[in-house]
Amino acid sequence: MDAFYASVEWLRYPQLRGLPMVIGGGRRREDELIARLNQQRPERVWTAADLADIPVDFFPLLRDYVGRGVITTASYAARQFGIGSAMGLMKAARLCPRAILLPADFDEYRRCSRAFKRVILDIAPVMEDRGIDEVYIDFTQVPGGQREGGRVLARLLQKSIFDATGLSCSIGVAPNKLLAKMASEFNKPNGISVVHEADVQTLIWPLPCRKINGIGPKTDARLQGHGIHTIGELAARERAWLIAQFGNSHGAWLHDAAWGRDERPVVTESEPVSLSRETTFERDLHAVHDRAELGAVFTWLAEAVAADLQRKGYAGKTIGIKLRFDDFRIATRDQTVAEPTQDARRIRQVAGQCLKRVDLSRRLRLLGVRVGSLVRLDGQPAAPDQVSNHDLPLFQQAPAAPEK
DNA sequence: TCTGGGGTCCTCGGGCCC
DNA sequence: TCTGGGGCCCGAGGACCC
Repeated sequence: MDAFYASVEWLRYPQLRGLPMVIGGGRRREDELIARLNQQRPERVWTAADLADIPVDFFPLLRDYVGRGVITTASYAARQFGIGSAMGLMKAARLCPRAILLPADFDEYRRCSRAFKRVILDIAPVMEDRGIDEVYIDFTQVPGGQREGGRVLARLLQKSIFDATGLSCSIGVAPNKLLAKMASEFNKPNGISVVHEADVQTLIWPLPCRKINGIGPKTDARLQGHGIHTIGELAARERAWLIAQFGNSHGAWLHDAAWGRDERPVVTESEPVSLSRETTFERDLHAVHDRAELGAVFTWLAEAVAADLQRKGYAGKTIGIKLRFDDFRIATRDQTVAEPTQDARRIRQVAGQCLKRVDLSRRLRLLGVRVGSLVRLDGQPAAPDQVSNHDLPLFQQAPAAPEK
């Protein structure tokens, strides 16, 4: 199989290309940005078509941001300063105060995401949806897919995606998904990179282990502890030694990945395993002292999950909760009921029983409700756009706390 | 000065049954 | 009667991803 990995780049404002920029610190709709622009820069009438004309000095700076929040994503220029996803905004502001801060508009991202995937499906129908901004493509059967080792098709995809969405995209071409994803990193943004099997030693082995999709901070730290820093050093270890250190499955996978071996197919259809809603409170709440507030949020979460289930046509048997305490420890509890449900009151009731099994002496930072072991309900087929696991309303707000 | 929301998959331990 | 599997399910937690 030959695979493409394609991911779009969220640069909606070409005038910011090359500048340090982060997205995060709350939500705002793009049309609100335009409304503010019309207020502050009345020399012309601004519309959504004028994004590229917005003066750079109109955008807020990271150094002026006050409050909680994390970075959703950062431009490559911002990453040069050590800024990355999930970093606290205050910390990022110290690293690069002059970085531009854009609020996230997830409705807009989802709209672009659908357009991006529609374009690809029209050209290369064997596509695996991997998130809001990335896909894998098996282009073995696409007519002309092999021309110039895939570059011709990759260029066609880039142009079609740009015409439909205004977004650039980076594409990696390789014999499998693992290598295609790594290849796409070589030439960002808006690049095309081809990695052949024979290139693994020269192109892949010098990279740090962390570049392998699936090696996170924990595994990387363990590898470093063994003196393994690069993929080449990982590949040099005996398979049996890796299995002894990391277990049968993980150890064998590490060895295969280091040698660029990956047999996973491009999966075009998948059913969700679970649906959940969670929210972080503005301030940490105590189960006894903030009982009313907590109860209201808990009910809202159950209702939100139930609404998601109903909208997508699923019901689930395993109902669970997730808590994050003020010290960032996480606790989960779940309970499986006899019949799948999508009823908010039933979910709230079982989730409440789960909550009773947790020691609640510490303050809570986050509360979540999850429904798993999903079954599809007959007669309620979900629309294709709604089936995707990644097409959830990501940052919907919890209700305001009730007045005391 | 902090650290979001929504997913997947894996491992491990305990209970239950054969 | 006791002990020791193995298979399966459930629940908790961890790692990782976008």
